[in-house]
Amino acid sequence: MEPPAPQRRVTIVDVARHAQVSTTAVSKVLRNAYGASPEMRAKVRRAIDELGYRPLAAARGLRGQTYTIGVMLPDIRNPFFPEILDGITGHLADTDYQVFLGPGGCNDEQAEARVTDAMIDRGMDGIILIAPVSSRARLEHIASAVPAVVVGRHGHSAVYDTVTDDDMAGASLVVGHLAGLGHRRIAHIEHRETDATRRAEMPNAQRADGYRRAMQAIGLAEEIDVVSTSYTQQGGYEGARQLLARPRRPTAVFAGADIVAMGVLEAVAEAGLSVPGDISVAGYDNTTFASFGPISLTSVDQAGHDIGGNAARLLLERIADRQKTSVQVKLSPMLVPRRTTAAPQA
Amino acid sequence: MEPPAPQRRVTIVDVARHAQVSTTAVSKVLRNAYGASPEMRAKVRRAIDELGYRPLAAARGLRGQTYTIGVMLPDIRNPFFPEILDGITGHLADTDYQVFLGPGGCNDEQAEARVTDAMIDRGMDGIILIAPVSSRARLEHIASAVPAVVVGRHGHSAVYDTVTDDDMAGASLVVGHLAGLGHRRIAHIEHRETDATRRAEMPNAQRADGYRRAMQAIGLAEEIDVVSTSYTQQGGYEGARQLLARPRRPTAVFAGADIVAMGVLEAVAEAGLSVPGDISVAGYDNTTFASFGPISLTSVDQAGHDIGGNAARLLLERIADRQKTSVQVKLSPMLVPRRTTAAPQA
DNA sequence: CACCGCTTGGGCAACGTTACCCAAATTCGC
DNA sequence: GCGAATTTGGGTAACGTTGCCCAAGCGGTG
Repeated sequence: MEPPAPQRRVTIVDVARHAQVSTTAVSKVLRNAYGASPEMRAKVRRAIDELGYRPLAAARGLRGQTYTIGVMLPDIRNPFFPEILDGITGHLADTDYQVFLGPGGCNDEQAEARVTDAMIDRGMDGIILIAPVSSRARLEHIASAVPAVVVGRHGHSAVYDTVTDDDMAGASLVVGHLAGLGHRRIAHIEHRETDATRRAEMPNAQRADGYRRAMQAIGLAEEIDVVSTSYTQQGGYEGARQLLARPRRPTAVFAGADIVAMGVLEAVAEAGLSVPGDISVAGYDNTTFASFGPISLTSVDQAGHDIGGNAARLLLERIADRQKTSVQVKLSPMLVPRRTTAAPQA
Repeated sequence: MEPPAPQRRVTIVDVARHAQVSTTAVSKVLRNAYGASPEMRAKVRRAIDELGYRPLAAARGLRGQTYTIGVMLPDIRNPFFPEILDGITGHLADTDYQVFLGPGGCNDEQAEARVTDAMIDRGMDGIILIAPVSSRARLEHIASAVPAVVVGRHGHSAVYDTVTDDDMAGASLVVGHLAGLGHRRIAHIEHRETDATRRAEMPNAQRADGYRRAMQAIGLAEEIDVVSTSYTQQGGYEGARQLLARPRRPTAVFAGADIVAMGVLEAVAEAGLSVPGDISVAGYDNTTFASFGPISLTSVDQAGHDIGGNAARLLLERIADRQKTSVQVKLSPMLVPRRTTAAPQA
């Protein structure tokens, strides 16, 4: 018993035959290339529709373009990334490009390499790296193989463009907000960073620096108090425990990320203290759950959609001209005050 | 001024020349195919490493395989999907396959079609569709073009495998839990479904059915109370407002999804009622935020990791044998009681 | 009328890989 | 020690698309 005809895919040759033209002509129509009359175009398009033809990306890839753009996400769980992604897909919606996401395995440098290599192997036309943890050299290596845009790294490179949030300014907003409410003992929980280059480029480090500068700027240098853990719920919990054990307890905690703030809230509740009564808490990223009623976390909103849109725009520009000089876009964040911050108790 | 040599990619021919063997031999080594001696393998591998050669997926695709698997996610925001994804990538980690995610644009049938078509055009070796909203016919169409596994649809098809959570049982767990605490007036908020086929296949409908059956089974048929909105925060908020306006207010609300429960909590707080004192609330999916301290939502945990693992396994089996009879896997969910449910007030 | 430039269409050779074949060398069975 | 079977390696023709080139036709110009 035979399988019922393995049904070959319709190719450009079938279309050409059906429309009684050459394959070259069909190819020209597909790519909106020069050298095809309106009548020709119409005829070919009709044949394409009648046969339900779709160009095979692999074959196109062998000749150059795949019409595919890769986006590397280090961690799909981070609720901030979808915003960026929407910005990207929105900008690319009416182009011929299709976006695929590469799951970068939670901040793991090796997993990142695997995914980016896979994207290059698949001949993707360009890639967007979101908050990569890879080394500088590695990023430049990638960018030399394929047009690339890096999101969320402050370093400046000649071969790739960058789009970032102004984390320094964001931290400043938080400190300003808390100080404005009357707080003086404002502590910060940061993500520990050991590597020197990354210290300069990663957003977490910028937030910590921004915190320090802002504290100094408003005359609270004496009160600077930074705990180094990690940007996880656990990290927030541990950081808060340390802060709560201080002889002079801080009256406000600026957590470097919303997820960290979740851990802080837990530790605070466990210590029998109330928020914002006994202690104010602010996060960063304005993730979806920050707005949930029972949480209602004061946070900093990065213009995720704009970040994504700009990244896509720059990538298209770079695909069009690989030699163009690199661009750095820095967008301004916004403070979203909610119910976890209030004036300190008298 | 010349650009500094456009650096051609290393190809299989370069490797063959460098190792002084034929391209066929190199290809055999790459694919672990039959017909290459151990010495040959060693020699070729050395050459590969020395040149840093990586096979071009596009060229492979033209000959059949791309070693790429596509996963369609209808909504990256849904915090339940990462679990599934981990299960998939975990299962595929030590194979040669690479996973790429297609962003399916929030429950939009057309966007889904665009992504799945794109995957087929790119010659992907297999695709996993997570909670697709597309019609039955469309799913079968896809599955006839490429090996496919559908996750989160209860329908049975001959051409694709399915992996689902036993939503009926999950709903039963919630009702049982609440009834066990002493509740009788247990209401449910469901996602409105108009299409008939989907009513039978979609998890949301199964949860609603499971709720009804469970209520009947324990003699609470009289108390069945279902509000139809949507699986969104807004839907939960509106649903809860309706329920709270009832002359006999329910003492417990079973929300069809965690995000719905968030809306419920908000409406309840707004009405000046307390949880679980005045009203108990349960969700479904056990998403990350359900466990956050200030929320602590009773929910149902689907074995996301197992779902993903099974989906990947079935897909590999189907890739190996496209004619094999289809399989349906149904996994059992687990109740996770937290602080939003308690005995009703006397 | 010779010449030029432009438009329209097609022929052909890649692109990098693998499936299918065949040839030579080696081992096995008796 | 001879034919048969098995192992090992290579030659070659696709796979579907596009970039480069060329040819024919056409209108305008000097």
